[in-house]
Amino acid sequence: MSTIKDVAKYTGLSISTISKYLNGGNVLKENRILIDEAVEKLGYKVNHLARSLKTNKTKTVGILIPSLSSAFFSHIIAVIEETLIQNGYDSVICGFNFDPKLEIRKLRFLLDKNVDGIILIPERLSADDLNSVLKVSGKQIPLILLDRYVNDFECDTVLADNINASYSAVESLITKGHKRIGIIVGPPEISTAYERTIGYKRVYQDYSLPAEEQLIKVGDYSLESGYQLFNELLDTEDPPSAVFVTNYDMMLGAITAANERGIKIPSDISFIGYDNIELSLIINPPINIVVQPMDLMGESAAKILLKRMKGDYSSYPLMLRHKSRLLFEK
Amino acid sequence: MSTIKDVAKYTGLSISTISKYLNGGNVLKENRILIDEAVEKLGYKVNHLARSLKTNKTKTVGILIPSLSSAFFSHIIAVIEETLIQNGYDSVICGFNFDPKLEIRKLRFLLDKNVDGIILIPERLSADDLNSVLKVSGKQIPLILLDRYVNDFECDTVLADNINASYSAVESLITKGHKRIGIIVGPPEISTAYERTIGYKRVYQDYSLPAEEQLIKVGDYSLESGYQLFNELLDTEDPPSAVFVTNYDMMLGAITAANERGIKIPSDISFIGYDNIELSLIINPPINIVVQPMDLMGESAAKILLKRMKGDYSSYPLMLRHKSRLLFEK
DNA sequence: TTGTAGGCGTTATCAG
DNA sequence: CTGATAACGCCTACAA
Repeated sequence: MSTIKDVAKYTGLSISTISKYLNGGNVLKENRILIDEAVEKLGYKVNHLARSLKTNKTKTVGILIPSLSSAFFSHIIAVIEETLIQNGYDSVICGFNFDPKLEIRKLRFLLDKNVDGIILIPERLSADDLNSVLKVSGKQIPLILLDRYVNDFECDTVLADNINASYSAVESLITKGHKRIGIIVGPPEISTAYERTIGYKRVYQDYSLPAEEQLIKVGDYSLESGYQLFNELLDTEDPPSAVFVTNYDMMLGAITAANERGIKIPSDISFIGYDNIELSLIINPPINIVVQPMDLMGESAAKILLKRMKGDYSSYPLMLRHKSRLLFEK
Repeated sequence: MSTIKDVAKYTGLSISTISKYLNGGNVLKENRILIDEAVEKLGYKVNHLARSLKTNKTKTVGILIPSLSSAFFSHIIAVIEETLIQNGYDSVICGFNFDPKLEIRKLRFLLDKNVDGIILIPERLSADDLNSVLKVSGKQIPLILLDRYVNDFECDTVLADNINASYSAVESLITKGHKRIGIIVGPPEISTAYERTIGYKRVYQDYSLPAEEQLIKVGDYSLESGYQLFNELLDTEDPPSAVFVTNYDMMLGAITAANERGIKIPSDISFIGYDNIELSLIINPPINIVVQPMDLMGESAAKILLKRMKGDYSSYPLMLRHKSRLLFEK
């Protein structure tokens, strides 16, 4: 492995001249081609470790998400990465598999790796957790919370308009005459789940409909829980006439359950799902879904982070709410 | 951010003593507690950049996979990470979104990051690509190919027994009396797809059955292609009586298509899918699937890598084939 | 434009 | 056991 020193030796120039040129500085044309030749010949590659040690920058951002196998997260990440790459940043992705211990560990890991910034989709992390990890790390590196907020933790945050989206979805069902609507939500500790539940309840209140606790099923955002809770909903004496499933994975489970039971959507039961990824796009007849602005969310999280990494802390903390769309068949 | 120097100053000891102690060396008890106190008080954290620069080791392995949103890959990765963590290694995951350009770029990125080893699930990379990237990087770092091999590239490789698995699956259908079996495979450039096709064709040969090209549908391992190709298979004048879908994502698409058409599995059509992840586990009646040894594959890839990173290059290159199981209803 | 020298935070050698 | 001191590879004033 050749170093900048070798290039210097090869060209007869000094290390600093090489370094300067390699970083976009001006050198004589003759030296320029000389250096190029040396780099080519020696196969010189900059040692990022050394550079980062000196500059205190890695040009790398860490992305921390609950699970690698969620289509929703994966999609958002793809968008984030694209934006970052365009700006000269690479990213390192960590999943913590819904494991709170790993969630903290991986966060530490990213800090240890000296990433220049972090985008986090939190799951169980509390404000205290975050503070302690970030404090220990010493350096104040930019952190963006994505999709979910953390209670009592002030930070740039990019979210979807969960309450409104949920409200609109449920309202549309009520408008169509449904009075008893089942909803399958995530654990209330996760802000999205909490908010989507709020939206549901608020409609019921606003329309003076009786709230029935047994119509609200709390899952864990996994496919399996969607499957099971949909069955639970339909296994009651008096099943709801419509079901609203509030994330993508649970929707897959619910649809699977429906298919198994021979229940047709939407003829046998009204149905609203979440997020237009893969399956939602090809299912026929199309299912009604709440479409989160995944692209926008990813992109603005990345952009805010880039801004912070540039040192621009104007209007901190930022709290963005991006609007979801309702994709409905008439 | 305090450094080892600060700890030295605080304790009155020298840098080297601190370093020695921090790396497991022996120091006097009194100094020991003194250092511990200083570390605690100053919130000292080792700078991995500096350490790695010096030691030439990052204790990090890179994992490069075609896509983050494939359940099969995600599952394997979880296993790999677990094994690595137990051995003091962290991992950095990169997906290249099925984009050949990104596949190379990310590989370079990992090399640039000075990972100590790499586990790669290749997609379009050729032996030449690999050689050129690895050569440029200079240092010879251990690389393990997982799930798929690269033609003409010698390297530790961990695979499933695709030919046999496919053969057995198809044979079981033939034994049950099926003569015309549709198969949905991936692109032949990917070794798993190539091999699973071989298995299929071999059965037909061995049983002296007429091979029909229109029964072999070539997709791209995506959910969408499974959906479409299943429909194509059934839209012919004389549809097959059984279908074998050779990866998880395409199976999801195929099942979706079947449900839409009101075709019941397995009463209306015999069906064999791939991999017992999520959906496969909860579908009822259960579908027949070929179960790849994901855990074993991930674990042994990690273990071989650990061995190589220790400098143990005995019996290189290793080529492991792990056996798939057939999970069948009688 | 080019070169000299110092330092980023560690580890490692070798005296003491 | 402890402490100078020299790297690791690079960047960056500052001087020439």
